[in-house]
Amino acid sequence: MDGETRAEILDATNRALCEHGYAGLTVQRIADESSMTSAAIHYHFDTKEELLNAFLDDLIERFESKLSCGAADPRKRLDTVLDAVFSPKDPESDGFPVAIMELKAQAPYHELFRERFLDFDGVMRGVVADIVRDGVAAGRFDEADPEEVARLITTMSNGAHARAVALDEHPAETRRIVEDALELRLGWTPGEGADG
Amino acid sequence: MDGETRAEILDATNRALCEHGYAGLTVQRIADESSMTSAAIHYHFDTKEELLNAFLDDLIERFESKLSCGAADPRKRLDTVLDAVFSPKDPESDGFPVAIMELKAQAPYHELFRERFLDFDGVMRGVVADIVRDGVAAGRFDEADPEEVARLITTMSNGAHARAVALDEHPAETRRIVEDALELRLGWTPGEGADG
DNA sequence: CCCGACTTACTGACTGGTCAGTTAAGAGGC
DNA sequence: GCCTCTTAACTGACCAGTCAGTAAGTCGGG
Repeated sequence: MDGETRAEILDATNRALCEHGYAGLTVQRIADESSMTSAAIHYHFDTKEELLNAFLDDLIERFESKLSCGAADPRKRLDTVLDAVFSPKDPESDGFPVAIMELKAQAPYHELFRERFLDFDGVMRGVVADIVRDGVAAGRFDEADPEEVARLITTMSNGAHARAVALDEHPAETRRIVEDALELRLGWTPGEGADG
Repeated sequence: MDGETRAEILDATNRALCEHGYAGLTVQRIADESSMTSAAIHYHFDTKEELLNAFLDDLIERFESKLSCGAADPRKRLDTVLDAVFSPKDPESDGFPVAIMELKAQAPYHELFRERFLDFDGVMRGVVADIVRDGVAAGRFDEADPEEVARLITTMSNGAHARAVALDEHPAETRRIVEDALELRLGWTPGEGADG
């Protein structure tokens, strides 16, 4: 299959999922969001489930790539993670919290989904814990348990996404609370990483 | 309608929702979990939507009642909230995180659901903020912004439920992190409220 | 004390519509 | 002429909701 065609179907899936939710997601509606018919989509993906697996893979992969930046400074690296997680509604990944929540709610009935979310959670917690460990070792952060800080950030991220979907609340509301908590633990003040 | 019949239908809805998810929830499956036929359920509730609204009302009402205890001690009151939110799998309300997540994921497409979740979030944040305010005023807690503490706890609660569903993680994992954060802010050590 | 009228709670059979997935018949580039 | 891709038309399964009919109970009148 053409990479462009694949991207178009996955993109149409994202729009259809955000607009109608998982329960209202049909192959016809994905087709409506693309330039193809539902039969064309079945030509490229044998089953709806196969398409959804590919979609979740793509979604997580794109998100993981946003967690890292080239910088060495732990504060800048932590800032990059917070940007990715509590990102303002950027035009490229708009609807990300909705799409991911719709799929998360299916995890109990979809072993493959659950595995991917578990894997991704491990990656994200690892990234944060590494940053904290490096920052503490370099004397840039106060002493703190890296695993515990990672768990705080990821759980707050999960909460922010749930709130964005269920309460239509902007994730930045949560970012402020997380930054305050990090300041208490790491002596880290928001924005300081970028300025000096 | 008989209160007992209503309770049976709502209970069957809970089981069917947890077992099949929102997307797989059909009136037939609710009927299968009860002692009635699907036509009998339509006799009591005109539409599936009406039944789901009643179910969510009941779910939230039962949860709100668990947030308060008779005690006056702020530490005991905060402990009660944490018990309700990060409750171990008790036989009575088992599947609560799953049921509530399935419905939360529908909030963007269901204005009535969204309104109820917003209302409930306000109640919960109010309960926590009141406890913190009282505790600070009584000198039992260190100085802290009640609204910010309330937002931390509710967002961590949202995150814990999302993780329980998507990662099959026990909410108690999150409780530990929340208690550590509260200790930092309020000088509150877990269990101290119960002992003296 | 019993009878007919009415109500409540329910059933099994059904309907119109929608779903995922299939199939056969091409269109258009190489 | 073949291969990739797309289409319209279709199938069988399943959905929410309807409907006619039934069984059990309530209640006022004689």
